[in-house]
Amino acid sequence: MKDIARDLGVSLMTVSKALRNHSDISQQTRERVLKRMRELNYQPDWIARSMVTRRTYLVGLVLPDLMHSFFAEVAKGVARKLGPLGYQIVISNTEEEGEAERRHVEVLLTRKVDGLIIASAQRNGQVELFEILDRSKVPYVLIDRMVAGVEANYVGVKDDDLGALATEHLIEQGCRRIAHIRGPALATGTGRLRGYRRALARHGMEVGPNYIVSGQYGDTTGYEAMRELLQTNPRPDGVFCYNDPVAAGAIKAVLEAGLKVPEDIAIVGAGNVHYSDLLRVPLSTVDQGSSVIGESAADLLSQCMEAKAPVSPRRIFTTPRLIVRDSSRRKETVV
Amino acid sequence: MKDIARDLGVSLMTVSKALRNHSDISQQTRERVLKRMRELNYQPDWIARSMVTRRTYLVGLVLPDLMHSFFAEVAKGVARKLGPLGYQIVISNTEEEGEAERRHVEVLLTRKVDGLIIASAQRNGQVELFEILDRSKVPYVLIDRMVAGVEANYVGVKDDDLGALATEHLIEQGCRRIAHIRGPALATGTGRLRGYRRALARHGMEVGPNYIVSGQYGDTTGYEAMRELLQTNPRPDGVFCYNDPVAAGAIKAVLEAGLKVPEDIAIVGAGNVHYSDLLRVPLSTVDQGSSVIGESAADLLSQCMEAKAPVSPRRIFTTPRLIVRDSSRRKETVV
DNA sequence: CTGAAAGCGCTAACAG
DNA sequence: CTGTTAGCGCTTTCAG
Repeated sequence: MKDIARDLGVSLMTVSKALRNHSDISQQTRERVLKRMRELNYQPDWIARSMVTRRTYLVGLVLPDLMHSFFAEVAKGVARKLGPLGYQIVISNTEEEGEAERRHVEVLLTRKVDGLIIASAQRNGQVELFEILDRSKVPYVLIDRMVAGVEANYVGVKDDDLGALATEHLIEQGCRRIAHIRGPALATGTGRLRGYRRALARHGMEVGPNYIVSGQYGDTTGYEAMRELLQTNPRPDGVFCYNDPVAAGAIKAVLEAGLKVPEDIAIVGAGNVHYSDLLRVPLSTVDQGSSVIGESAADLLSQCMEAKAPVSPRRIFTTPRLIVRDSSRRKETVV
Repeated sequence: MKDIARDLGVSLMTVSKALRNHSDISQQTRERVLKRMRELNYQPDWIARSMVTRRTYLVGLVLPDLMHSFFAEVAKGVARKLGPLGYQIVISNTEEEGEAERRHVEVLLTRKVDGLIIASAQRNGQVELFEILDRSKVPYVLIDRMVAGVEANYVGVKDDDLGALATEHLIEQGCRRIAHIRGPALATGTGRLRGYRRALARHGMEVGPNYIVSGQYGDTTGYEAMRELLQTNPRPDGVFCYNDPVAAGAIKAVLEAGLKVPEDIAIVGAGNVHYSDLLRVPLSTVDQGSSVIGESAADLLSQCMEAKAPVSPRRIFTTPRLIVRDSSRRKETVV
């Protein structure tokens, strides 16, 4: 930059302004500066700039599990929106551990990210992290998982509705003994469970004994949980699973037991991960609009980051959409 | 920092040194500084520090596709190693486009990352990007995909061996007409193809007419490619697929055609993505050690970044490991 | 429209 | 062991 100024016989300031096409600079000078800058292949030093502007154009994306393609898709959505605006995305993988999540967020704050998008693994009521966040004044958006007791921007599905939708579908397919492999004690897990209960109640159906078992996030836990369910008597004829990986594990267990999906047991997952279609039995699922979630979260966040005054939190809900594949299709559905 | 110094009646420098536990500072002073720093909840300003040290502790990870769980796993491996060393990881998703990759890398260079790990989508012989990289003096490690004509650090499998291993296995299982759904014109694609040819040659077998069809990266292309293969006459009885997603798509096509896997057509993929086990037919595959690749790359890179003088490029090869599941098991294998 | 002065928060180099 | 001086590359403020 100094070089450009010297070469052109103008001051540093002129160059600085020209580069950021600041208003008060003559068209002609600007051109000359830009030309010389290209010749020298000059790149503004982003760090020096940050130092004085207090903006890093870094955004933290905190996810519990990159391997779960739902989150990978969210990440893509976020990048698609934020990239063009000049932001870089720093991804942190918390492995579903609230403690690790806190550390990661703190590091990102030290790094002075301009904003954060978080799919939190904090248990309901664990609000400490968010107090830190609020104090820091760095804008953030929660995705996929609301956290009870936290007033914050949120983008995601209404989990109750998702659970109800999946369960209603099983009822419609003629299932009479519907079980649920529930997720962790987060908003997603409890919400989906609530939806499951709501749907059954509405149809005057009861939750069978031991019909709610606890899976966690992955296929192995789904497998284990299903094996438990297979022990119950009477055996369920339909299972709504917390998410697709869990459902995939569950299918494996059912088939191994020599039973058929969906004839003996119909199964529905959630998340519509991109390989749902390729599983042993193509998996019925509820789509949450993963990339839309990423994009909306990015939009919302960029508004907050751009705003000079803090904006009051908003909540954006995506609509869960049922996708019926073989794992739950027991009746010829008329389209 | 100024505050700490003032409160303690020492100079800025003393504080600065104490915080970085620089050698020449008295134990006592250091304690006092650290104590006060905790009281004030002081966080060193990382940007200001970068400005003078010329180190950002940022590492760019450039991947062609986050949705492919192979890369997600690599990312996790990288994070596991680099996180504890104080590096943050900036992930870029290039969508398999060389052009986008170049732009992303350039942005990362402007951002002054300390190093890069790249699974490149540059075609063989497309070396421009790497010339830029070399000129920038920023150390980088190529993973998974070597690029012909580029002397650089590399961590990954020998693709020839991988291809040969998979093909030999099909031969061993009694397949006599083995086809290949090949990948893109990158080192991985051409290497695996070469291995496939080598294995056939070694057994005096010929490549059937139109037995090499071009898939790309994903399941849809695998599906299409397989449908093409099904038209050939005689039909192949074994197919080695570029990677697991392609193989998953291929299986779908075979089953849809009313044929059986592996009885009619045996299938082997590559990559051992974590859901390989849950597919319509559990998929035989070749494991490349995804997380080991990530970890080794991280180790190698951190050595380069730590080193004061540029280190000469090294290549680290992981051993491909065959994993036999149902999609290719035609004989009772004696273990 | 252009420029001079001041400083962002920190550290390297050297002197005491 | 501690402190002084200088400066990283840029922008903000305000005066020409």
